[in-house]
Amino acid sequence: MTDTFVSNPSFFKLDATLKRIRNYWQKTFDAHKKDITVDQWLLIENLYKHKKITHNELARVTSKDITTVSRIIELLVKKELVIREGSTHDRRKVFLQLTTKGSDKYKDVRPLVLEMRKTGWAGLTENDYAELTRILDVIYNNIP
Amino acid sequence: MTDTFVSNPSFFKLDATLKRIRNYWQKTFDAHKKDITVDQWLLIENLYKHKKITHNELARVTSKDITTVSRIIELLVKKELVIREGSTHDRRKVFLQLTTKGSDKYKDVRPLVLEMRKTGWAGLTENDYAELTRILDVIYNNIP
DNA sequence: TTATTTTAGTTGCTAAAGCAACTATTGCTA
DNA sequence: TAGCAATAGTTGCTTTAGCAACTAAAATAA
Repeated sequence: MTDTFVSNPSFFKLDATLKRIRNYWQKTFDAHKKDITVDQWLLIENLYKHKKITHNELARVTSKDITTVSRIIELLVKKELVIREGSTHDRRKVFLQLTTKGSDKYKDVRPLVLEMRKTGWAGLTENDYAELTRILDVIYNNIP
Repeated sequence: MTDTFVSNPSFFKLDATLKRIRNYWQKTFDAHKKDITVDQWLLIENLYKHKKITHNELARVTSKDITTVSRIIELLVKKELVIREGSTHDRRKVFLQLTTKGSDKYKDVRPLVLEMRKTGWAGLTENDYAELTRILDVIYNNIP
């Protein structure tokens, strides 16, 4: 691998792309008055998928810090989209679940998300997707 | 493009990879007591490259919000790594430059950064790099 | 020239990231 | 069983992201 290669700012490009996507998603949510942030959406999506899950597990599946999850959940509870329910077997644990309002929010926002994903991937093939996935996985696993 | 494809959480993978890289960089900076954050490094790198540049231009080349740049620069000025110098021709503009201490910081940290880039790219080829760049560029330009 | 618009930058606000320190449990071990 | 370690979660703190509102200066239009 050449020096030029190593000095290329790939990290920067990842960051720029992600910020652009994030910005687009947020602006779309706002334009449609979904009253939700991108990361709040990510948690809702995973709560819908996993039904009942603890802060810790939610942090793991979303690649978020548990403190961050704790605070986002706090906001979602205030919005009445999520309920916390203490475990009886292990009183340290708190199970999280979408409320009916939370499930409705998921179903309401999901079509927008699918549209935006389609937009982002326009002009790319399934092979491109596989390549991106492969490369990112290698990088991810290279990090100690 | 299939539905399965569109519903794949590519955004999430980008985010997870970037967070992992960022985390690794920060921990490495901390372990070597560089007293700097990843984004502060990014600004220093660009100030070294561009010599003399305004907040606005720096925001553009780093894909950062100008308010974010303004605040990071504030921290760098406090650390005496950067000086602000008002333009005489256009008194709205403020030129930014690394101090000697700032240049020294750049030279001090740069080898670490090169090492980390090498680590991240281990096992990948120049073609992989080109592919990643191509795909990210397409996505970037797909976003309205 | 005066009035309006555009540009450069800062400040206030909310949200998210992540470390450190803390409480409260539970599990382990001597 | 008592003591200690590990686990789950929250709170405090600093940093970054980005929108809105603001000041100040420059550019453009009337």
